[in-house]
Amino acid sequence: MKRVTIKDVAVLAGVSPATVSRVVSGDGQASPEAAARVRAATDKLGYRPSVMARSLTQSSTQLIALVMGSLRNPFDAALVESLSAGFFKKGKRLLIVPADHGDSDPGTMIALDYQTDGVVVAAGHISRSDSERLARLGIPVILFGRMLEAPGVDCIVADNIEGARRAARVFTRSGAGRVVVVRRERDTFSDDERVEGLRSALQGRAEITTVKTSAGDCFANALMLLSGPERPDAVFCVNDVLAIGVLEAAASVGLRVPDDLSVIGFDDIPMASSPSYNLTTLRLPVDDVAGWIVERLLRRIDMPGLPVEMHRVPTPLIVRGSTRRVVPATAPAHDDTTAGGVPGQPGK
Amino acid sequence: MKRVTIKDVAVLAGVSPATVSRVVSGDGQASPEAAARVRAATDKLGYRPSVMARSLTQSSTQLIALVMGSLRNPFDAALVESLSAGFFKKGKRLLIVPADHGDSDPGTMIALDYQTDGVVVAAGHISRSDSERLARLGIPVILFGRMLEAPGVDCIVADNIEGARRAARVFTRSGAGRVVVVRRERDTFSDDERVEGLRSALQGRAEITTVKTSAGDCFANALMLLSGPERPDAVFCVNDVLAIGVLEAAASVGLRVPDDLSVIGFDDIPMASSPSYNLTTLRLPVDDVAGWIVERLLRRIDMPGLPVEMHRVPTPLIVRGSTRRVVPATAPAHDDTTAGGVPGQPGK
DNA sequence: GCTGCACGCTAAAACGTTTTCACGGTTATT
DNA sequence: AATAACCGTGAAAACGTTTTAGCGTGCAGC
Repeated sequence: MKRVTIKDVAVLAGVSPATVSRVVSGDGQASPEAAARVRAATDKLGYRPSVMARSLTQSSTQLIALVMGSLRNPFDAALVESLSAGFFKKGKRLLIVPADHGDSDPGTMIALDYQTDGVVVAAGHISRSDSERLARLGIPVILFGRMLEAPGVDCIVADNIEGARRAARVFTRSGAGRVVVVRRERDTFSDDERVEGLRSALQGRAEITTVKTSAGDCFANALMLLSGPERPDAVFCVNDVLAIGVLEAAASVGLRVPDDLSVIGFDDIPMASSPSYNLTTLRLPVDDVAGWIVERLLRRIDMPGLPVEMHRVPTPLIVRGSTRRVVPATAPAHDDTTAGGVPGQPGK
Repeated sequence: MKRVTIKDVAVLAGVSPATVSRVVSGDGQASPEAAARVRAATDKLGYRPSVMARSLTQSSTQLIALVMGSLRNPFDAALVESLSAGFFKKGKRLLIVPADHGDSDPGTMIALDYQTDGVVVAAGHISRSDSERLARLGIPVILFGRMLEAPGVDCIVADNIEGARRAARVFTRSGAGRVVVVRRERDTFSDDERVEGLRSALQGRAEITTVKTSAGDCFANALMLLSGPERPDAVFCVNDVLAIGVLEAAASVGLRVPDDLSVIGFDDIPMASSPSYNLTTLRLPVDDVAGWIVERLLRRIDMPGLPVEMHRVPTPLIVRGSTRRVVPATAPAHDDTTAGGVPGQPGK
């Protein structure tokens, strides 16, 4: 199947390739009758301009590289879906680049190879040097989940500190004395903030220990922790997936939640609101995040000189059944908790 | 930031662009000393060939278009991750194309615009006409979840019929008389096969009714169903996400699973094996699927003339706690059930 | 009745590669 | 010793676009 080129269209329409180009791109001027002939020809031949060829003379490829880690966490999957839809609507296509792949700095490589219009890094654990190399490329970059001061690099990060503080407040109100923090094995900027936020807010009010675990081992580790001698009365997890592992373990050893144990997660994935988990959590609104990224990256592609922006997205507390409902002695003038949470179902 | 081109490398190395090209691509012959000078120059300048320019003269862009629907179902997310990793390892990059986007047939459009080396369609609900248009493009295509006879199009589909039969056997053994089939609102090839497979295997042995629901409404619909007068004693769901909604509803109305109600899902997503669901299901091994797709598409790209292949991937029954364990009267010589199932944890 | 100008269009250059062709210089074959 | 094969290299063409420069034509302004 031979590719139909602009020349084929030109001869069929009886004009020069230049005219076809102008009609197709819509920019230049062309006489109505010529335009009509060209349009008829393109339709008849099913002509579509080659982005590859176009990108030689123009700068833009309409391609955005998305550097991402695993999609096993539903939050990440939802983010990719939302980003893909958002960019597609704006005529940009997503080129996906697995972050962990032996190759050092695949993001920069792909961005160079394909002359991407921009790069979105959604892998929280990307190294500092890789981020900086990416920044030096002179291509617009958005970093999600990590702050980095570099020209041309905008950052968007959850308000981890404030979120963790809200969690801490729930714990202290319900009188938790022994708090365990569950975090992932790999340290990330966001996890560090969440843990540090909780620690500083709980300073002196509770005994805090930290556990690192993979999602797969979370259940087993929580089992040990909860059946051991120094059982915690509250657990803060850096994401909902880990929190669900803890809830499973609690149920498995017969602990009552929230009476014997309070659990708080992070992200508010759909599963968190399912009746069997009913997890209190800090919501990271995925569509807001994706929307900001799309909007911001497109703006920066348009105007590369824009001053960098560091965006913090609010993380409201969603109170559900995994924490004790505390009736305040006095009606609070300012309460940062959102009662209830959404009704909902996991998945699909 | 000016792009560093092959010419820059050429002048620095003191050779012609042609020689640089030959050295970089590794194919052509070049004297050791010239090669050394060129390599030094590329390293110094950080030269990377432009795929865009290269693809003008060569056919290959190293790009694969992946047409996909939503990622809210963990199975789909896992498939995308596995495909992305698999293709990346082979030097191919994934261009993701949202299937449902107003645009008619985005897959064909993108494949044309970017001269994709191939297309993978992982959206089960893609229309027949779109598939055929894609096939006529003369680009290698893999269809997942749908059979279609067309030159250059390989198909991979779960063994839905056999899987559904296995489910039916579990139901009849445990004496189910009233079976409900829960399927998605949108009909797909695979869902049709699953439902039809169950129906035919249950023919005359049980009363079957079908319910269509979105994942979001599954809980509510199941609630109605299970608290109504004609309560089923077995439910077959076309995927695990729906099955989990049913399990939630069952728990919510106080039904004991599997004593009062048997539930079987499809896919075996990680969540299915979590203690609180413990769902009996038919496993669709995602890495096998992704592996076959990658391997097959690459082969077809290499040799376009290959006869088409229709691959059925086996769907073993994973027996867990949502179905009654039936002790057979006589030791069965041939049992197609896999006892136990994997220990595991949901998510990440 | 010229000059100047806007318009519609074409020819040609440019983008960054790969590949074909041709050309000298070695080395192997008669 | 003459010829053939081969090797390394460079010039140039080719890929499919966009864009710049330029060329007629018709029209208004003087």
